[in-house]
Amino acid sequence: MVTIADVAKKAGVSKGTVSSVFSKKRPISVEVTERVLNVAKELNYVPNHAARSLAMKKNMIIGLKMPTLDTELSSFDLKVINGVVKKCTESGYRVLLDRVYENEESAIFSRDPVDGVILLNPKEEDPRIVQYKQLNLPFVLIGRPDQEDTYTKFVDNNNTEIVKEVGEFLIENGHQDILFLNASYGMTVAEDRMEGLKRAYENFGLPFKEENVVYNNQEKYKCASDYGFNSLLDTFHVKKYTAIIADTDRVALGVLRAARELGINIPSDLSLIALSNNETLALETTPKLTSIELFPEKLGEEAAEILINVLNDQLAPRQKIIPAKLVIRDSCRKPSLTR
Amino acid sequence: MVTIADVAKKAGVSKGTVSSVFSKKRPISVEVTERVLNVAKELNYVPNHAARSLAMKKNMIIGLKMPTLDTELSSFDLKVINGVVKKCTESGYRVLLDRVYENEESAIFSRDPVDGVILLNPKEEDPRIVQYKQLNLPFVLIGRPDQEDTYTKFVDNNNTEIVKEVGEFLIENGHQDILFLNASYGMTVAEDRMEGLKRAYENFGLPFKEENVVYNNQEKYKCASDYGFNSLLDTFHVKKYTAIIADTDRVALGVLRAARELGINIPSDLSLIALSNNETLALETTPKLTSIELFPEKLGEEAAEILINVLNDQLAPRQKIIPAKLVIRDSCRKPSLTR
DNA sequence: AGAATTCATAAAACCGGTTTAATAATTGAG
DNA sequence: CTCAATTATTAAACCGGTTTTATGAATTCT
Repeated sequence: MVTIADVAKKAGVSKGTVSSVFSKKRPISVEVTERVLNVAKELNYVPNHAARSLAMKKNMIIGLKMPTLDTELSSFDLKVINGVVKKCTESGYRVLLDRVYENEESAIFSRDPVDGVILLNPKEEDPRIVQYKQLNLPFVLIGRPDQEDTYTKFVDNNNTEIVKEVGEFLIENGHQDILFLNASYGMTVAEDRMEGLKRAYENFGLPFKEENVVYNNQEKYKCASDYGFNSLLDTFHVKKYTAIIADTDRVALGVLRAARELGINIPSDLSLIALSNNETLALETTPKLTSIELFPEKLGEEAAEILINVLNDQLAPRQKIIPAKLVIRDSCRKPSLTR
Repeated sequence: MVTIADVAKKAGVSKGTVSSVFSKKRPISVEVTERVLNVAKELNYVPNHAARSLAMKKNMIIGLKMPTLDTELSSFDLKVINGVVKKCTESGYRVLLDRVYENEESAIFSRDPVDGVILLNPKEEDPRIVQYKQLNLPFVLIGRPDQEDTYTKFVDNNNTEIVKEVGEFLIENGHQDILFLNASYGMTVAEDRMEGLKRAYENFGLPFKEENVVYNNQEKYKCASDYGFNSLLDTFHVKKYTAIIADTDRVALGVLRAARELGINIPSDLSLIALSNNETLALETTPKLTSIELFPEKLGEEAAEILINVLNDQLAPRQKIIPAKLVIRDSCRKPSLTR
């Protein structure tokens, strides 16, 4: 491996001079600069990252902590990654992807070679958050922190508001028996969304029934589609819902599949709305899915931007809410037909 | 920041001793070990990654070079990532995710803090390969290298064989006018697959028509589905194909959409096979897609395993071929109906 | 018992950069 | 023309670990 000392020697200057030529942090005469650059090129010199990190106390890497290895990454996660990588690349940062097993002893053999961290899928009282606070490592959440935590910076969708909007949309169109296929129990996002639906009912002075909210069980259903499929199959003979809100498009696909099997027509017999994490999929189904567009890429970008600002001692907001968007397509009974 | 010197001082021992306590590379008495560990815990000491990397000349990080930032990551890519991360985590390595702009000056400001690299989506005469060879950095390809390159290690699907199998399957079922919606022109995978279809025709003594192979144009079609959709729409009035091989499930979804619009029945009027990159999707369509399962996660795992073996000076095969699998579902005319 | 060996630990050198303090060369002001 | 101020460069210190070499104490061998 060719080092800065090799370059310095061959160019007849000191290490410090070579360093300055590359970093441009102090003026070096044109002739010396040129000589050094030529030698460096000739020797195929590339600075050693570890040495530089050590000296500068900066890694120029940010960590992206994904959900556990047990569950598969969703296309929502994928787009978040996309956004993070994009923003980081622009700012000269690299991304270290990490996935942790759920019940892993958070055995830290060495501090991650990162300057800051972006955390996905926070749980209530997430132990990782405690850890990073203790380590004094800057971090940003995607999702929201615990209610009483007023310190942690985060980026999130307006989950409560958007589900409230969905609920009101359905209620306005004559639905009252709405089945909500929610995310897994205990996730902050599931709580927030449930709260949104509740508010929609309250806003119309209607009673909200908690038993109409179901939570995903990742152990029971190996893929999201089955969650939708089985949920409709199981409840169909017990109670007739007129509308279903599905946690993801995949779940909605499962509902569609079950509906076909049961001879239920969507949208005339049953309305369906997906909290989309994969917008393009909603266009491929028959009928096309009315859905909520979530902008996961934007989530990733904003989280990265906040973190990078923090790392550079620049001002950054404590939170950023990305508004979701209700896109009406063909899987809900049209208002015009109901009046 | 707490350093190893702080721990050493407080515990009344030397830096080297503390180092040995953690690395266990030389024997330390029980009492000293205990004292050091207690102090370390008390001070909240975590070793500095950069310093360790510098001293050991090992980063314990491998780089994953993704396709350009311009195009979106596919779920195929996602699963590859999954596989790589999984295997690396098991072996104590971390993954640095990198995406490069297509026409970027490969400006290397500093050597990546990685011990080796996994390269995705190689092109013919890929400049990145030249670069890594020159840098003398171990790397493994996912996809195949140029034909004359007998040095580069790689992991790949049996693209030629599997498309040959698909072609023969269709021909046996009475199809001769087969439209192949291939990947982008210039990718090794597109070449290999085309070759496979050609061999299928040759094997049956039938003439193979190159004009029946179409290549994706990422600039023209913003999403893969449109590639399938427009291709069927455009060719339908010109030439009647009896079967279509689609590059991905998304492309197949587009074909299905176009077929519905044109009133073409699948499979009775037109057979459809997808080279799947997202197996679960094939089950959600009506009819369920006959498809090729590709095991991208396995691809990632194997690539990581080879690379890690190389990094540890262990034997590793130069290539590993992951056989794909033809899964027959409902989107092809059944043999029984054709005879 | 005295020399040889083993063992636990300390001290110092090293990894490859950056940065600070010191020095030599150049310019400017009086 | 001299002395101070500025500029370009070097030498040395430093970042926080690991590893090699040295050292003193304990153990084993004749």
